[in-house]
This record gives sequence, C-alpha cells and structure tokens, in this order.
Amino acid sequence: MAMPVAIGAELESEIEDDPALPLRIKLDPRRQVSAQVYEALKKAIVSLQLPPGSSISENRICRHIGVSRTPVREAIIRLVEDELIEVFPQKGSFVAPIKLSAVRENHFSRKALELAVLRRAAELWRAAHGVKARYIVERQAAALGAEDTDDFHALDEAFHRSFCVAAGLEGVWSTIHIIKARVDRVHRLAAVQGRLPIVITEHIAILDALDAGDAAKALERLEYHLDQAPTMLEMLIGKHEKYFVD
Amino acid sequence: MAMPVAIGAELESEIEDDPALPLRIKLDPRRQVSAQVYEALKKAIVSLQLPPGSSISENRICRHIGVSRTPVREAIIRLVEDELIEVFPQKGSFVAPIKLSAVRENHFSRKALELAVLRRAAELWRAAHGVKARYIVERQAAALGAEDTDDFHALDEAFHRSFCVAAGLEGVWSTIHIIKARVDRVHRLAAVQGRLPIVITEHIAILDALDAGDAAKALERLEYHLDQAPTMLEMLIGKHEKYFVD
DNA sequence: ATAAGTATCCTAGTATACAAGTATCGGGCG
DNA sequence: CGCCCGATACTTGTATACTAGGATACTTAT
Repeated sequence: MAMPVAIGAELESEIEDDPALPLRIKLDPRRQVSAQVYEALKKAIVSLQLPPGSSISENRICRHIGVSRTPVREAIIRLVEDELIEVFPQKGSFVAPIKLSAVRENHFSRKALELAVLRRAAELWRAAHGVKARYIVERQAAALGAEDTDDFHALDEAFHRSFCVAAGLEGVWSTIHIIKARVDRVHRLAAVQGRLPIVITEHIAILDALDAGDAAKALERLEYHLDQAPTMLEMLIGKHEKYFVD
Repeated sequence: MAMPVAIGAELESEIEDDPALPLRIKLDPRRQVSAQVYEALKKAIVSLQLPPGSSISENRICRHIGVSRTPVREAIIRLVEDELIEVFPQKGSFVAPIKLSAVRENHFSRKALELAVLRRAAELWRAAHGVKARYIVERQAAALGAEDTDDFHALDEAFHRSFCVAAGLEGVWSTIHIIKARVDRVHRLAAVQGRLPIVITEHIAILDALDAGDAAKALERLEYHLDQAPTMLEMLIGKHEKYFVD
C-alpha cells in the first residue's frame, strides 16, 4: 500500500504543523509558556473550537506551537483540575464531554453563590455601582453590535463579577469563576439562538431593580436570568447530542 | 574555617534525607507518583505540619522521597491551584499564608452552598439518610475518643458530604471541597481548644431537626455550626500571628 | 572600615530522553 | 473468508539535563 508518493506525504506531515488544530497562539517570551498554553487551550475548549471528545495529544500540541512537552503537560494538568480535560494514562487525553448531571449541579452552585452575593450587594448598593455596571452593559451591547462574541462573553463575566465587587466579596468571584467555566460551554451553545440581545435586557432589568432599591426583585430577576440556559438544555441536547453524556 | 570534620559533615548531609521535613510517604508503585505526592503535601499543609511560610523546594522534596522533580512539580502546580502554595519564579515556593480576607470570603461561599444544599436535602430527607449520617457521627465520636484527629476530620468531611448525597447533589461536594480546603487550616487551629466534642453535639442537633422534619431549625443550626470557626478567628490570630496576613 | 563587585549556589522554567502500556493495522494461518 | 498474532506507532508517566535569573557571602578596592 505504501507507494513512494504516500511515503513522501508522510514525511511531509511531520514537518508541517497540523492545520486541523484550532489553536492559534503567539508566544510572549516574557511570560511563562505553560500559562500561555493554558489560556489558549482553555479558550479553545470553552468556545467549543475544540469540541468535547477532541483528542488532546501532548506531542501534537507541543509540535504545533513549537515548545517542549513540559509546559503543555502542566497546562493540561490545570485543565484537568478545571474538569475541562480528561486524561486516560497510556491511552490519551480528551476534551471532557458535557456531563448533564454536572451541568445541573454546577448551575445549582452558581445560583446559590450569585444570589447570596447579590443579596449582600443589594444591602451595600450605591449609585456609583449602578453607573459602573451600566457602563459594562453598554460595552456589551457594543460587542454584540460588532458581533464580537469573545468580547461579549468577557464583558458578561465582568458584569456578574461587578456584583462581587459591590458586595465587598471580590474573592468569591474566583470560586464562581471556577464553577462558571464548567458550564460555559452550555452557555456558548445556547448563545447561538439570538438570545444575546435578551441577555442585555435582563442585565439592565437587574440593575433597574438594584438602583430602585428593590432587592427582592433584583434577586428574582437574577434567578430568572441564570435559569435561562438550563431551560434551553433539552433543545441543545437534541442539536448537539454527541457533546453530552448522562 | 573549613576543618576536615566540618567538610565530612557537609558531605554526609547530602546523603541523609532531611529529617526536618515533616513528610512521611510510602510510595505505591501501582499509583501515579504525582498523585501521591499531591496528597501527602496537601495533608501536611492542611494539618499545619507544614506551617504557612514553609519553604517548598522542589529539589529538597524530590530528594527526600526519592523521585524526580517532574511528579513533585506537578503536585505543586495542583496545590497552587488550591491556593495552598505560592510560587515565586527563581526565588522559591512557599506554603501560602492564611489570608484573612480569603478566609472570610470562602466562609461566605461555603455557607451559601451548604445551606442551599441542606435546604434541598431537607425536602428529600428520609429516615435512611438520618441513620447513615448518625453512623458517621458515631464513628466521629469514636475517633475523638481515640484522639485520632486525622480520622476525626475525615469523618467530618463525610458528614457534611452526606447532605449533598441526600440532596441528590453529590457533584456539588467537589465545589464545597475546594472551598473547604482553603479554610481547613483555620479549622485545624480552632480544633485545639477542646471544641471537638461540641462539634459532635452540633452535628447531632442538625440531624435531630432533620429527622423531626423541621427544615428551618436544621438550617439555623447548620449556620450556627459553620459560624463557630470564624468567631474564634480573632483569638487564633493572636496566638498564631505569623500564620496570617491581611 | 566600608562599600562595591564578583563568584558561587540556589531557585524554578524548559527541553530532552527513556520507560511502559495500548490501539491499530497488516500478514499469515486455519 | 475469518480469526489470531505480531510489529509498529502511538499514548502518558517519569527521569535527567540544561538555562536563566536571584540571593548571599566573600573578596577586593577605595
């Protein structure tokens, strides 16, 4: 079967980097390689450019970006901790499937934490908090207009984080952030259905309640806002069945 | 200044393992070295055998337990993720000090999560749950009698985890577990003051309320139980000032 | 005596080499 | 034609070597 032409193609494939690997990264020599690889991989996984089930071969990645296995390996270890990658020794590493039970439970955790934070934020709410948060939502609307989904999601994080800041519990964000990363892929899937403009209005509605001093209504609206993604879950399962397990 | 005797002592010190390093570990060749090092280090840090500020030299540790730097390094990476170790490139790695603001905020998160879980657990509570939980508390009392504090704390985890199981939210435990590890050192410090027997009675009081179907009282008692460690914090700061920052 | 400079040792970050287990594909045999 | 077996090309785990930067302590010069 191995004709000379085929052999030539094989040799060539060892030199050229794999164009199928959706991982663009420009290395900054001043920063640690492992940290940069971690960020690039995490971004690719959460944005579904590396869909669940994708093979994450250490060798392939390190050849692709031109570094040794060590920093790639260290990045993968952190992503395993984030439950975004699963490692099967001597078999391979793969982007973790989206576990339905885990989505449900992480959604529960996120809601409990964000509601508790908002409860305290409402107590300490000042006009300045509202101004800052509305500015974030404005930029989010601009990102939506520019169809920059990465920027949109980054500002979405900033919006939710601002409640932690207002509550004087900025450290709680690190916990929410971990949980959020585990369900963000579902949010990305849900985002395709013109839901993004609705997100903006829901954000504004929460701020309206806070600025009006109506904590109960703000909590109710945040809960409604967070519950939107899970309610779309069944539909998403049908459309992307191979991404899910359980 | 270097007398022959001194030189001999120096050479000798390179051979003998450092007895000052409080890290006893028996390697099981069937399991991954990095995982075992991670568990051993985490245990030593949480139990304060490796107090905050201790130097965690990769070379010293890997010489001490007779493995290469690679698995030690990977264990440290995970402990950095757990916020138990801080790495300063080209300077050294050290057991993280106990940050007061982080303790406050992680306590907030833990309370929010455990109370939310217990709220649901109370809805689904069955007699069988009470039986299982009481068995855990019994063994915890036995561990207290045997003065086995490690066992005591392991069973304490099992007790709190049992609420997640009863609520059908076992996955939430992984989140609580992460948060808990960040405040466990405070709990260990607080444990010295004959507080352990009181923990047992507080656990039983929560179960009494659940078995009686009084969810509100169970929540109230859990909140009280969790709030005990923070209230002792000021006293602990005075006694162990060098462990804390902020 | 003091201060500046230099050599040495330590640190973590990265690269490379080796080991051990697994899947896959091709060939030979029943 | 189908099944089994072996070589091969992967995979991750671990060990070792090398690099570059920082701290310290000693030496030298002023």
